Amino acid sequence: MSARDSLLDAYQALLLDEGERAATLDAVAARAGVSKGGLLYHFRSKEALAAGLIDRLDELVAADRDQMRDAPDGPSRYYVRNSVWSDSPVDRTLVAVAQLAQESHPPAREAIARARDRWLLLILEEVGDEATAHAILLIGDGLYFDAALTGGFTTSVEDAEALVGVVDRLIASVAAPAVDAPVVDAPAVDSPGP
Amino acid sequence: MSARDSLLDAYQALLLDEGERAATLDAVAARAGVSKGGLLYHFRSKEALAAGLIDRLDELVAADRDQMRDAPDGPSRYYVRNSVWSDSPVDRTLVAVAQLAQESHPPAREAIARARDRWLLLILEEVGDEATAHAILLIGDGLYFDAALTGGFTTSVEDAEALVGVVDRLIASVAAPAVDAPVVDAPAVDSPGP
DNA sequence: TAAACTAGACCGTCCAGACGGTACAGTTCA
DNA sequence: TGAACTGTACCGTCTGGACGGTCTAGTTTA
Repeated sequence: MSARDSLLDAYQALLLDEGERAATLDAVAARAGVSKGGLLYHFRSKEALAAGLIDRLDELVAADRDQMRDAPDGPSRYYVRNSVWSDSPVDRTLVAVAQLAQESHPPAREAIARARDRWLLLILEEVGDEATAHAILLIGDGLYFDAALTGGFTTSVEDAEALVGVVDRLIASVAAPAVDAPVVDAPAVDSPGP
Repeated sequence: MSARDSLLDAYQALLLDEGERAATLDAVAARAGVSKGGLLYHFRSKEALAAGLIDRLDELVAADRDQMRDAPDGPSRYYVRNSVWSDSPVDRTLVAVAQLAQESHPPAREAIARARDRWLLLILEEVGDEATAHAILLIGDGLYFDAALTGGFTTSVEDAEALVGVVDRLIASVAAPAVDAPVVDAPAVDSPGP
């Protein structure tokens, strides 16, 4: 792996494990097994390091968005299932950038906002109702919040599937709002990808 | 107001407005209109300042829990409505402590976990279904996440009411689930001890 | 051999916390 | 009653350490 990538990984890991304050240049360099001078060769400043991480997030989110769009059981279910902490590259980078955003870092905040906008759009396309789409987006946000606070793994895979079930009911109730309204068939749910 | 309280207010405000890093002892003292020595008279260390804020959170959450329990339209609706940013004392303290929790601050993390446990219990009592209760809790988490990242006011009061509507549908669909699954009685959940 | 990369000493700044004061409102007691 | 004393509340300065960033001297690779 390139030194640049290991530096980004190290920065990310420090943000996740110990927070923004602990992610000093010295600590990042040490964790990446590089000298401080080496770090500063690749990233001229701490700000450049942050920008590098944000670029990585944009790339990962763009790729994920394509997957989400083409998900067999629809974007919403894909989104909720993938918002639980699974230590995937997107997860790690997203939560790391969220840590940055907490410290009033405008570019980080904008990157998170961009990602959320993309997700919301796809969810809204699927469910057709704004409030419902918002609620689903918030469930995902909540899962990320959890991961950011606790370091992840608060919500198990089974919990995730139960949540997907709740989303099913939520989507069904858009079409059939009243309690005693005719029940619409729940959409066929294929088993998700690997 | 006591100097102690203004110091806690100042600390909180700095955490909210500029993040943990900006909340230095000097900055807190200056914002409270007190000298650094004065601050350290009331709080012997930065850690003691954090502990003071966490105590405040515990008190505010305990009071809010009582209100939530007695809410006319039920705990869940109360919870979602009050999770949108309204700049209330609980909101401010909760999000401030969440900022602290991001920096791997165990007592802050525990305080947030305590609050969430209390809320989840009340919601579960009302809706009777674990996954549904979890989803409602996460919607609230998502709203706080939003507030923590953006500084609040992303979600309007009308949005909040729309979300309450979604929660209505969610709760209704527990009693009358989609498809033809057998309806299981919601487990009777006794109110817990103090 | 030139460019890409690494190393680590060094500098100025900022921060948490320690410390030695000041002011003043009681309380004690001669 | 008034001088001595005590406790609370606050102030301003100082220091040691950590941090971001610079600089220069070296090493590897193409």
